[in-house]
Amino acid sequence: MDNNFSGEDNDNIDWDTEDELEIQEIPDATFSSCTNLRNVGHNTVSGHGEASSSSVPCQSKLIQQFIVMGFPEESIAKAIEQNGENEGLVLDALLTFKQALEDSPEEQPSTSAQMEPSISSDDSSSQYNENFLVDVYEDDSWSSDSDNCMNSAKQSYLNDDNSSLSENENSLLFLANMGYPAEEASIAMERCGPEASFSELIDFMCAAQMAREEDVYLPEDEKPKLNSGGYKRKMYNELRVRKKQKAITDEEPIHLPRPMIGFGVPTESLPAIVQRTLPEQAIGPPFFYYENVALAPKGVWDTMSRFLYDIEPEFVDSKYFCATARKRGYIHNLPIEDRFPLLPLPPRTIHEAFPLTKKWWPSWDTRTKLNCLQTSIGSARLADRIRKAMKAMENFDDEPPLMVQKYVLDECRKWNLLWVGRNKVSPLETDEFEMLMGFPRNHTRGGGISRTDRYKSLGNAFQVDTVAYHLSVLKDLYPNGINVLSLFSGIGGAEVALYRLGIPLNNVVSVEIAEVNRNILRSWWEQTNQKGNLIDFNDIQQLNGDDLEQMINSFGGFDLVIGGSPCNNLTGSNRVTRDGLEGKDSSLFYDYVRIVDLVKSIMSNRRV
DNA sequence: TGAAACATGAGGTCCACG
DNA sequence: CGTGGACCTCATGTTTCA
Repeated sequence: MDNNFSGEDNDNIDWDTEDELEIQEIPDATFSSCTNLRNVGHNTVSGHGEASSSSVPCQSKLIQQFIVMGFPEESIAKAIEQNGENEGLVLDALLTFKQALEDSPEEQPSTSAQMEPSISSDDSSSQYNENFLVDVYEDDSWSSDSDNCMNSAKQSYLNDDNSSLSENENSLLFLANMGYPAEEASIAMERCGPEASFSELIDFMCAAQMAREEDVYLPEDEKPKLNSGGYKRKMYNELRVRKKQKAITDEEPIHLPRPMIGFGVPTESLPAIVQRTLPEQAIGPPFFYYENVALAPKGVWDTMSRFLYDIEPEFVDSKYFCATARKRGYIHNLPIEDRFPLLPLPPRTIHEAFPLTKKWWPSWDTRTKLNCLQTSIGSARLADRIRKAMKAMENFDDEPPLMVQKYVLDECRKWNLLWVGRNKVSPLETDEFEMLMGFPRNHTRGGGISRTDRYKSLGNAFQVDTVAYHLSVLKDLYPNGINVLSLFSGIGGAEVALYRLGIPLNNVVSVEIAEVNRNILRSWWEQTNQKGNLIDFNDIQQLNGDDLEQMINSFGGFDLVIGGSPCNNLTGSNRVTRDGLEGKDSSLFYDYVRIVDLVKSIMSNRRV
């Protein structure tokens, strides 16, 4: 063990000496942009006299700053060599070097261990009724095959040049590809007219088909049929993309509003839009409510709006509802008059939410709200680096140097760290996530879910107070309760919001791919003694018109279709597969559209 | 082997400034 | 009106650990 460390030390020493020489030989041009550094340097070491000397070269000044802070000169040289003149990076590197040295077996950092114990390892207290574990969930390992199939289908379609075909021929071709007899398709086109939309044609054929063979439902078989269903669906989607894109080319792109309050929030006395006119196609039933990240790549919200009946998205930052920011866009056809917030109002600042942190909060950390809660948290090692940086700066009169302040504050913002002790920051605990997101305490706890998965599920959830505010208009409309189709349910943000609003949940059909999340929702459903029925599906891609029709027939239709599709190919946090709406997961948006379309058409056919 | 911990950066928006 | 910097983000892939 010790040999390894000593080996590394030797390496360090060698590099340091070389680096030192190199640094001294670096021409001034390398550090030509000195003005910024000079300003910072002046502020930083003003109490020590040296900074006023304008003859000191830039890099030396930078080194001097760090020497004043107590870092060894060799390490400073190495850090500058590796990171250039960026002070933040240099400081981070220095702290990392220091930590690497101190992590040797002799000295175990004692404080870093304090983060764990607050989570009790005793999860056995919860006694869950396992009756709900009906074996309806199947192994979904085949789904990647399905994806591949759809992707290649899409690719081949995109590669094909269908521009020579007329609109009618195109429609006919793809209706045929979707499995409709050419004869029926052509009749539908004749009857509905040349301007008929694709969904209208399908509606017509569905109605005709239902009229003919009311009692015949195709048996639900396994993989092959599902795969071909995905194939057809994708074709359908692609065609719609083309049709819709053609129609709208010169419209204004969607901009994010400032302040991000949508059509109004309860807590700000800011001008709110109190009325809006929905496009006729958009008007329910059913009501629908769609959510995703506001800061998606360019054009994504334009596309989503086009697919959801050209409704203008409502962009809202949850910082107007609670102590954490969450910038999201919502496309919905709900009324926007007479909304009301959930009571009690949640804490709206960090200090209100975490009173104990006030004592340790430095005056120069000016945060009053947390940033967006993500699916993972800052590391213990980072918290340790910050503690050491702060401790090292204690000899400064009142506040650490601006450079250190900036480093610490940047990391605190990035990882949503709280001050929980002297010089001590900590990431949020899981129950704090729950509280900030508006869920009951222990909502995600127990039942076999890991801590990592709890953070992930909570990071992907609705902010309940925000969504509840938008849904509050349903309370007067459905005094006897509602039927909800909840897509991408996650841990049940929509259900919790409706429940907390006091809207009875008669029938909830929940579609959620992750078993841990389905279990969480099922547990909540049982623990809150819901009177209604909770039916769950695991894969939205398997949910077809027959399923929906059966459910609609059995309880009379859905009042609300609600859900937020995966954002992981849209969010800026993703540096690997930020592929936009065509990304592997985020393309499930089109399934949301498909389901809304289907519910809409099935329900309108029933009314006729 | 699975869970936990860790390291990793681009893309967009906003705003001050020249 | 362009530019540069500050700021923010429902994450992913790899390594470490138990």
